[in-house]
Amino acid sequence: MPKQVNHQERREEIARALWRVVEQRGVTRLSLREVAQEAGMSHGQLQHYFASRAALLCFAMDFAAEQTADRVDRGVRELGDRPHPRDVLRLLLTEMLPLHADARATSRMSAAYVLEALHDEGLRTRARDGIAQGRELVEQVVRRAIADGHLRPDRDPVTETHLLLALTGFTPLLELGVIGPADALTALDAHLDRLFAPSGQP
Amino acid sequence: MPKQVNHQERREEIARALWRVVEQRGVTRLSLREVAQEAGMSHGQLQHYFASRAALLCFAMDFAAEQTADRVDRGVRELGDRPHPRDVLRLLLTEMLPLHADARATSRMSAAYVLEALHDEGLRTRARDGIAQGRELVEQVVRRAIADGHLRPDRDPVTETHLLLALTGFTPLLELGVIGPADALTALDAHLDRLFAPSGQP
DNA sequence: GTTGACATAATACAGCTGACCGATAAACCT
DNA sequence: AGGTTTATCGGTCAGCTGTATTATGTCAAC
Repeated sequence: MPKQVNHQERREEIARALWRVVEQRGVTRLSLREVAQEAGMSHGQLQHYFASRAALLCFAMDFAAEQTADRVDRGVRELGDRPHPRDVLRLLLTEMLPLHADARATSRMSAAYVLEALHDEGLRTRARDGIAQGRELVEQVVRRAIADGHLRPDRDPVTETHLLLALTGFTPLLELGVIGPADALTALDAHLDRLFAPSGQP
Repeated sequence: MPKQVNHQERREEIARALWRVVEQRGVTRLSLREVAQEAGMSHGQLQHYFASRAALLCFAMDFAAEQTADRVDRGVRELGDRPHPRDVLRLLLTEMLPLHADARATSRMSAAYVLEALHDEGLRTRARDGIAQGRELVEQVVRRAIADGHLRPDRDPVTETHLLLALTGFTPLLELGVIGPADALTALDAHLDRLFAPSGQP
């Protein structure tokens, strides 16, 4: 064969090409041939690395989630040893919203994936488990914040977690330009301010 | 000619069939032939009422927005003469979230539409204008609530409007079953409680 | 009863889709 | 050296897509 190639690397390269197709040309244009062209390889070569379209989609989605988690981890590390939970939550949400190129790519990918997952049992459980895991992580941060006295103890950690996750609802507003990034950040900060406000002063 | 047929009615019937396809079979299955089959008519007949796929999509989306607005109007009327703004906002959001069959159909339709609109200039401005109009309506309710003393005057109406709209972010969580309808309503009420809380008691 | 607008149907068409196959060549392992 | 594995490519296939065209049916008005 030609040079022994790193399969994982090649697959990630293809996944990135897929993201680019989804971001720049749209979900409707997502086909093996388009992805292959974007990745600069032949249709047949792509099929050598992914047996089916579904397999490619799954990998691209898992990779997107992984990359997002990495971005968050990197950001958290920059926050120092004992980061304030407010900063952690803010980071989590800003990395999930389409506020910069990387986040936008993975965000659109996720949206397309969810829409497909609604009618595919396999994708559905996969997507649900992934999001549920993220939900759990946020709830853990919230509970910890309560335990550490950063949040009023009468806050329900589950409800607060859900409200935080709901803020990803800015996504379509941002994508369509109904609101700008500054608006989203202002609103996000307002919510966090209120969440972390000491009792007696809303 | 044969029986004079009501064009508008027929088109709405087709649009409903399209919703059903999107809801039950998924966006990827959305084709003229599938819609025609779902509507119980021939492929050619459907083309008699919609010159192109794009025209059908636009109509189905406009009709969905219109139906949602109608549901909200009907609900507001049930709230009596001078409804509390909290109830109005709650109604608005519960009708936008996929909490019952009608809302779920239009919700999925909207999601698919937004995803397509990102890469089609025509659809894009159409979608943005529609959402911006809804945003304006919510802001008006918020401003009115402040003027009437239901909301603390130091609330920024724009930020509060954005935070309310962001609550549509529950949609994917509900659709995938990560959270249940009760969770969404609990969180929604918690947010409204906090929004309408008098100053000095968060 | 002929005309003509409208409703419905059937089919053709060019394009793209994903899955699949075979050929070729390069690199590895005995 | 010879056999095996891996990589890449090109092409075929049936199926579906949106669009376009044509044919047939239907009924009101003249």
